[in-house]
Formats: sequence, C-alpha cells, structure tokens
Amino acid sequence: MPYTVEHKVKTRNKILQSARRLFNRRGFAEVSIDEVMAGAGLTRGGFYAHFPDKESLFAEAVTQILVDHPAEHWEGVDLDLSGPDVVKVIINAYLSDQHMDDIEGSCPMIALPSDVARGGEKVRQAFRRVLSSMTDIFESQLKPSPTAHGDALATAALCVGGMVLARAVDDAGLATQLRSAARAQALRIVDAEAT
Amino acid sequence: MPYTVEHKVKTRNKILQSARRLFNRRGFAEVSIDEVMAGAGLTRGGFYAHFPDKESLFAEAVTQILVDHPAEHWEGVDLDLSGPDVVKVIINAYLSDQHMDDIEGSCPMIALPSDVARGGEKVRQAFRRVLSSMTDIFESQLKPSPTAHGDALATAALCVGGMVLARAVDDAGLATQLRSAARAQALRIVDAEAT
DNA sequence: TGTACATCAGTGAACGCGCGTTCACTGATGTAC
DNA sequence: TGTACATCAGTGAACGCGCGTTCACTGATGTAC
Repeated sequence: MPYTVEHKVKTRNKILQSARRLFNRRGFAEVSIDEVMAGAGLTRGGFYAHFPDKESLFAEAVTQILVDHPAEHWEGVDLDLSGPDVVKVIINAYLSDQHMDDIEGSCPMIALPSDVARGGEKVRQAFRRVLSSMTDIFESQLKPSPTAHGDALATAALCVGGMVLARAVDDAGLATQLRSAARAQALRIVDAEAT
Repeated sequence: MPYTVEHKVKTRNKILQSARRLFNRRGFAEVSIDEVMAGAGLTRGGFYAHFPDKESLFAEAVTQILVDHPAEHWEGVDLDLSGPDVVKVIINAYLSDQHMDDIEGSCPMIALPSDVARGGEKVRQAFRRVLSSMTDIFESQLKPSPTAHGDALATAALCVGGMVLARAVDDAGLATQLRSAARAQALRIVDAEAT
C-alpha cells in the first residue's frame, strides 16, 4: 500500500482548511471546488477522492473548527478554558476585535448562518453541534436553576447576534457599539446567574 | 408616451417582491435572474430595463420591506405600533411562530445576514437602514439614559440572534427554546429600562 | 542493500449545463390629428 | 369619434464563461524479493 494513511488524512485536512477559509470569506455557493483545491495546493479532479460532493464538504467544514481547534480559536486571543471565568473569557473573546477582523478563521455561526439555514440536514446538524459546544460550556458554569439552560441559549444568541449584525452593517462605529452592547448584556446574564 | 409611469413602477415592484421572496428562501447567489423574472410573470431580458445589475436588485430587495410594509410585517401577526407596548409587541412578533415559519416574508436580517456581510456597500447600507429602523423604535420607548442606545442594540441582537440560530439548527425543540430564551431576555431588558 | 512492481493519490481534459448580460425585435399602448 | 403613429416595456435567441462532476491517465510511493 503506497502512501501512508496519514498522508491521505493530511491532504483531506488541507482541503477542509482551505474550504473553511474560503467559505467563511465568500460563502458556500460563491466558492468553487477549483478554488478550494487550489487553496490546498491541489487540482480539481482529486476532490472526489476525499468527498462525495460539495454539500458534504460544507458540512464537514462547519464542524471542523470543533475537531481542529478544540480550545483556542481566534488568532491573538488567549482562551483559558480551565479558569473559573471561562464564560466571561469566551464572551469577551467571541465579541473581540480579533474575532471581528479574523473573517477566515471566524466561528461558522457568524460567517455562515444564513447559508446553513438553507443547507441540507448534515450542515444543520453540524451547526447545532457547534452551537451546543458553546452553550454546554455556558450552562455548566451557571448556577443550576430552571432558567440556566435558557440563560445559556440567550447568551449565545447575544454573542452570535451581536457579531452577525456587526459584520453586516456598513458603519464601523455602529458595529463596535453593537458588540459592546451585546457583551454588556451577556456579562450581565452570567453575572446574575454565576455559580 | 405609451404605458403610464405607474405601469413601469408596478412592474418594478413585482420584480422586487419576487426577488425578496426568492432571496429569503434560497439566498442571493443561489437565485437566478430568470427565476426572479419568472416569479414576476416576466422573461429574462426585461430585467435590465429596471435594474443595472443583480447586485443592485439585492440591495433594493433588502430595503424593500421598509418601503412596502412600513407597519405590518409578518403574516398573521397584528402589529400595533401606536400603543404604549410597541417594543414588547415587536419583540413578540419578531420571535413568534409566524415569523419563524414565514421564510419568504421574513425580515432580511434573519434570512440574509451572512449574504449581506459579504455584499457590496449598497447592500450593507440597506441592511443598516433596516436594523436602525428597528433599534430607533426600541430606543424611543426606553427611559432616556446613557445605556438606552446600547440596550436597544442589545435587544435587536437578541431578537436577530435568537431567530438566526433557531433557523440554522436541525432541532425544532432547540429552535423553540432559543426563541423563548431570547424573548425572555429581550423583555427583561425593556422591562428594566421602560419609560 | 538494491531493484522491480503494484497501488492509488492526484492530474487535467472533457462533459453538459445554467448563469449574467446583451441586443435586435415585436407588439401593446397613449396621443395627435 | 376613429385611425395612424411613435414610443418603449417586454421578448427570447445568443454570447462567453465558469460551474460540478467524470474519467482515462500518470507518476510518486511503500513493499516484496
């Protein structure tokens, strides 16, 4: 068996990373397989040795951030996921300038939510896994209560909603206001409900 | 001058409405001009007598909801914009089952945020106008304070974020939880800061 | 150790197709007489 | 009032192009001897 197994896995990951960068920047429909493969240093035809079709690539690219960067996500942001303030650290990192500017490396929930909403079942399932990985951390750090689950979901809605609006608006000042307003409310929720 | 001026305006609006429906459902890049024109009962070629290119159509379609439905937005939801509880009425309508299900008629901030974030200046400006028309109403009903503006922005982030996540997730139960969690927090903000 | 070989990751030409846009036209319309 | 006409909204064939996908191939590789 020529070529090691790791060789193929490595190539597959190169394709996924190229896809994630390109999808984050330009969206699913606007990116061609040619471009994804070129970004991975490969050519068109090889794609189908790794993925059955474009839609599958989309689903895996959305999930990839979970597999590949389990702890530290956004360039220049230190995520200490073991300290007592995990939730605040995540909120601040999520709504940070670095995450705002890091289009290619950003969370797929911000870069691709409307693409996913229109996508197939696999993509939407991948999206839910990403969201749950966030809300599970939030909920685990809140004081157990009947509202803890809802508070975690609302906190995620604030983080994602604040960033999505900030990215879509043509006014940099408004974008900054949106992020700090979302941050303030998110921190208020977790402060009120912290363990 | 054959054909009245209103005739051309009417046709233009038919194209815009067809575009808004199709873009909301399938996204900007995924919808063809042929489909938009067919949805308006017209054929391909006529498009360029009304719009210079596809991007301009996108920008106008995003704004159209403001021009066309200034008061009542979502099917089956009564919006009383004159009462004292405007903000609560809007929050409830925005996060309602009707708005969740009405994909074609929904707010463009929910259906198209990531498409807009990648779009040109005109589209992003149109998006900001839609967002501001919402936050202006919120802010005008809050007790004047240094945080009123931010509270209005955070409320919008909750409404939009809650709906965007609900639409993207593959789990109907989670979608409902997201919407009611966002609603609860949004109402909490305006209750704490109401005039 | 060195070489012949079987494997299969990756290549790139080719496919049919639908896209955004252009343009010569047609025919329904309001107006002038 | 009735008719001839100029206008221009809308038509649909055509354009070049890039897409997703297929497939016969090539050549770098690890293995067997």
